[in-house]
Amino acid sequence: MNAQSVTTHLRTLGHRISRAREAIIEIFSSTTKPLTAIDVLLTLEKVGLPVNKTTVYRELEFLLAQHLLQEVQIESGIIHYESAAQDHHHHLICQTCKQIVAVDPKEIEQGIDKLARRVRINEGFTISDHSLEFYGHCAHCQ
Amino acid sequence: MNAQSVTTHLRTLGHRISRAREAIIEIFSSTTKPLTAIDVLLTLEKVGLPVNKTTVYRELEFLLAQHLLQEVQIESGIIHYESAAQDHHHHLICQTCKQIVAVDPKEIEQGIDKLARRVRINEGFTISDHSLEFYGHCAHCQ
DNA sequence: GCACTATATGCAAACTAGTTGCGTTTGTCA
DNA sequence: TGACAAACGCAACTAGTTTGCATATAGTGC
Repeated sequence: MNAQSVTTHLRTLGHRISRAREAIIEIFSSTTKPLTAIDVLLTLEKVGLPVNKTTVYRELEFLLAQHLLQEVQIESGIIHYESAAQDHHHHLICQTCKQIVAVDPKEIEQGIDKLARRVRINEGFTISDHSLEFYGHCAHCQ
Repeated sequence: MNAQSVTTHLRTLGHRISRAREAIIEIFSSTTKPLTAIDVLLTLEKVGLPVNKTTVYRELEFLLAQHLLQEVQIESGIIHYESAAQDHHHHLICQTCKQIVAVDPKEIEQGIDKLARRVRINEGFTISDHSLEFYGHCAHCQ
């Protein structure tokens, strides 16, 4: 997710590029970590661009609708977002410091797809997506 | 999770078996579906044993601490609980009607363990658990 | 069966994440 | 530079969950 190309893309679709929107796009293009609305709010404050929480929630919803962000199902109770431009991947979540790291799942993906096919047959489900998270402790917190 | 043996176990640990506690244990031992606090509250009402929501939340916390229930990471925003006595498994979530079905993952588990080992080496993470959910549409909602 | 006491419960209020309505500001284009 | 719709801020609201405190009750000993 390149901030420059994203803003150009949005502009061609007729959307405005406000300072808040630009900053939020910049935040997500400079990290692969899943962020919450609160994370974004605090980051904007730190950067000297304080914004109302309503604006943050609406902007995340907007970027989601534009398929520039995607929701991540992680820790219960709080919605996390990450750039949608990343390759499909999974997460590694430290149960102590709560840091989240992306994992490239190439080798396992095939196995998941195989299971998904079998499940579809057995249960009558059509599977369109999946999420896989690993919980444990990072090098620091062991 | 056998309701009878659970209550006996709790009694030997010095915990009381109130009617609410007994009913909640009974609910979880008679289903494999992950339930929310609200689900439990409504079920208790239906059964003719209305209980305050605070009690439900405290009871779920208690059973979690006793390792008789476990949290399930599913749809964002609401905590789901299920019996901890079930074999390790994953979930199938219908994006339309929100119903949740358990999936026995035998064949895929090996692949996940393999990935987990590699990840541990690469990132310095120690992995103690994982969650895998499939999203799609059930036979009814297709 | 009765009294005692700590555990479990109910109620009300608070808290957190997220949402909505509405009036105001501002980015973009002519 | 002015017009106007998109984006914004504010305040109030909702849902899920938590907390403090006073009350009820399960389990123990008499």
